[in-house]
Amino acid sequence: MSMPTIVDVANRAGVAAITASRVVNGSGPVSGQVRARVELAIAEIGYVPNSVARSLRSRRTDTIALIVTDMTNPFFTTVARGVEDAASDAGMMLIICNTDEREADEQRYVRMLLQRRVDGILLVPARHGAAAIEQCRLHGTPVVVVDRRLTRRAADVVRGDSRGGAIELARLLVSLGHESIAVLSGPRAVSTADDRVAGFRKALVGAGRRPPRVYRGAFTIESGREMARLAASARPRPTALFAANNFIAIGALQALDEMKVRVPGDVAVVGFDDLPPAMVTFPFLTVAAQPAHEMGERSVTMLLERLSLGPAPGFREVVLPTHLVIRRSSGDPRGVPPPSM
Amino acid sequence: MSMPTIVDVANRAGVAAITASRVVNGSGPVSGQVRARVELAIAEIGYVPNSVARSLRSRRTDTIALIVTDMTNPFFTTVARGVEDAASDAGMMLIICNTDEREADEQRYVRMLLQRRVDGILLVPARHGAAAIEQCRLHGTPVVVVDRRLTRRAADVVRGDSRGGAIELARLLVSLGHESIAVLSGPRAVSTADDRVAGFRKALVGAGRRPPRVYRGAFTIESGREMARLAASARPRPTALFAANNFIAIGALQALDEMKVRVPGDVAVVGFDDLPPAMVTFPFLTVAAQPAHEMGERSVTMLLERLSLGPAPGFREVVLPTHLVIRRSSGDPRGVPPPSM
DNA sequence: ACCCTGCATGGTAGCGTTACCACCGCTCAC
DNA sequence: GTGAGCGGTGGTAACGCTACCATGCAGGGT
Repeated sequence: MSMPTIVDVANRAGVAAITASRVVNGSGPVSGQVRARVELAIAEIGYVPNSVARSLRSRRTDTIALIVTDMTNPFFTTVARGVEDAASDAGMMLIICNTDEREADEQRYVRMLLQRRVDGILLVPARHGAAAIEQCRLHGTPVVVVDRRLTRRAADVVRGDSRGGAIELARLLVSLGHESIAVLSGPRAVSTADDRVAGFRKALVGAGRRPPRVYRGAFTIESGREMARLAASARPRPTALFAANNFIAIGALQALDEMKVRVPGDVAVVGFDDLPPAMVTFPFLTVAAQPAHEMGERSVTMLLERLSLGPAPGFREVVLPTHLVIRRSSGDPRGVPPPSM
Repeated sequence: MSMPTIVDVANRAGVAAITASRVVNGSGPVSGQVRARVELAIAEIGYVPNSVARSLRSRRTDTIALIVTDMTNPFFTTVARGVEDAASDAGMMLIICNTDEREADEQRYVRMLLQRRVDGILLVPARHGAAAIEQCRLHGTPVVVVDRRLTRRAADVVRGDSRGGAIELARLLVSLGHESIAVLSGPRAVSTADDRVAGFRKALVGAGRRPPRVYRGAFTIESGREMARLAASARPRPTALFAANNFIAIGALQALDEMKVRVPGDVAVVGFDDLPPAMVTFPFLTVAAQPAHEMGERSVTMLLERLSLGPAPGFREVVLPTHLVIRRSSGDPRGVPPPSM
């Protein structure tokens, strides 16, 4: 009555367990006759292979994990969707974990995942991720860091071109004639925040403009509101704002609305990371959009390569280009030269 | 050099494997002295328990799965987040699968999950889900159906009160004086679509209004656009639209905008399922919001109860109330009596 | 003295699968 | 004719862990 095993299948088909195993997995030569008998037996007793036992023996779980800071952030949702699509194509299942930017949770999850012997881990590190990556290294489990850069080259990385996207946005604002610009940025020591600020400043200064005033906060709506309130209260008021991610942009727009500051009439706003069309009623915000779905897919590709390559000679880094999406929040683009280069 | 096992720990601590196991799992009485020796040994050799072997022996994987139609839909994202939070609290990990509303993928995923011996499955069925649920029943793996009702009582269910929410929206529109109303609905045979249409119609008719014109489509933006175009072209044009989910509402608003039909000036619009505040720049749409995060948490609770209860006497159903969020899209609420009741 | 209970510990036997090696018989090259 | 090669099959031994049962010994009730 209890769950049938491969031995039950083998007995019923009159063959050895290993032969039945070969039929189930297509892992060896089996004659057509025997194959048919085994398949019949499988159907008759309703055999469902036990991956747990298989994994114990074969040392592969065909499972990968994705650790993100918050899966309700639409950017990470889309990354996760790309990961799931690619994993599914490769016959792998996906475990998802949320750290809420807490390193303690990050390490707790890594520990659990290593116990489960996942084949590999995709990590969006809460901060530098060093401890988590080191745990995985000790254990021999490959890691691909997603979305964020590492200070030390300790793992493969797949991320967007934060610097390049920020440069494009800066050039757009310059071409629109803005002189006084503020940046609403994310936490220090998170590479995406740092790179966006650095690229933006460099492009402004390179175009002969004054460096921007930079506000530092978190990648949250609330922080976006606060920074926007500060920026919009400064005198003289900046004529343009650059929000370093989607949540900051949303918070900024909300705060400006409450302050009766019109966008783009009084202040132009540009952001980083698009909101998926499925989630926004009226596209409004000009952004440097990252290819989130592709980022997920590429992360899996890289992880799978690492799995077949073995511990490997040096780490690789893939940087995906952003692309500029010009909408109304940046102001009227009539007569504006194409921003790319 | 290869990965240390519990036997290595036991040898180093001078105890039997089973004793070391008891220390690791806190699963039996162990003296303070022995515990200390074992813990020291664990730290010294860097032992990481192997959950795969543990699962093979104990027949529990401490893993559950969530099968959704699309994790990029913000409603399901939020449900998933609730699931992950509750699972994490219970020490369980979460596998996520996307079916894109395809039953074939649903069954494929269920098969893979049963092979992996997940402890339980949370299923948002693509349609009626009968085949998937039957597979799980045969295998003895508990299932909780999330968000959608079943025609046959074949599993536990956690869902929102689609009917009640639709009734509230209908009463709101009636109280605002609307006479001619159209419904932009989802696919037939999906309970959420059916219940919303039925509840809405019943409430309208009960208030002495004409029954609404009902358009049937899919739960997608594109379908929302098409249905809205049709509805807004009808003569006389309805004065209010009810969109049966968030994507339909977004599509409808986009189409109306393109047709230069003003909302709420020319047409009032109400929807089902809120967009998380994190994803919308300016809250605009009046909706019956479902407690998506709580729905995820309750699903896990119910699954865990089912796990401890065993195969169980009859199935349970939890219906979570919606709540009305009145914003600008439904028109000026001044002088409008409170919509509840 | 006796047994009973309860704590602390250990031995053994799997859980269900596949890696590894072995074997048989057949064909084919030389 | 002999040996190499290969398709087809099986036996055995793990993989790392814990369920189950057994053991030894202390304390306390009768």
